[in-house]
Amino acid sequence: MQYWLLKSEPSVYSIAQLAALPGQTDSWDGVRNYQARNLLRDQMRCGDQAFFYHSNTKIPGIVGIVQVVREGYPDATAFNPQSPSYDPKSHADAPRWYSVDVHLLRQLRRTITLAELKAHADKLADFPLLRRGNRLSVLPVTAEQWHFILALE
DNA sequence: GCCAACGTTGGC
DNA sequence: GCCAACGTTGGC
Repeated sequence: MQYWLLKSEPSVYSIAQLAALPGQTDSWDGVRNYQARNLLRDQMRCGDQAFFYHSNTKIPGIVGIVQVVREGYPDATAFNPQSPSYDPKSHADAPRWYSVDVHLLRQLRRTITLAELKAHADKLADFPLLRRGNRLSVLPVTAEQWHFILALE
């Protein structure tokens, strides 16, 4: 099993929205970066777990844990002209963008903030989220990083 | 709102 | 294929 971190701006899609769904399961869609797309399409497996990270908000940080319940499939929002993520260059017979489905395992008892993660830069030296200029919205997390971060909770 | 960092686009 | 211009991300 592998571990990941999934970023979302809470003003666009928050963990509360996922938690409010009947099955607490939803598609993770709208990713429009090729490197992140490749991870969604090729690397993420059913059973993998991921941190749900709130970005571009007052207190950015990790707010919950989700599990992959459906592996990469074409992102339907790319085909939908009504969607803000619509991409006319993505076609059903040659999809450009991919989604996975995630199920909420639990919300954290408190947010593990970005500031707090940075304070542990010694332990998290290779954590991609802390790398300069990082903008990827899907990031791999090592088992060691995963357990260290969860222990902060 | 600012701005650094980075990805994408498109002319050549 | 190069690279300048532009758009986006995302912390602060």
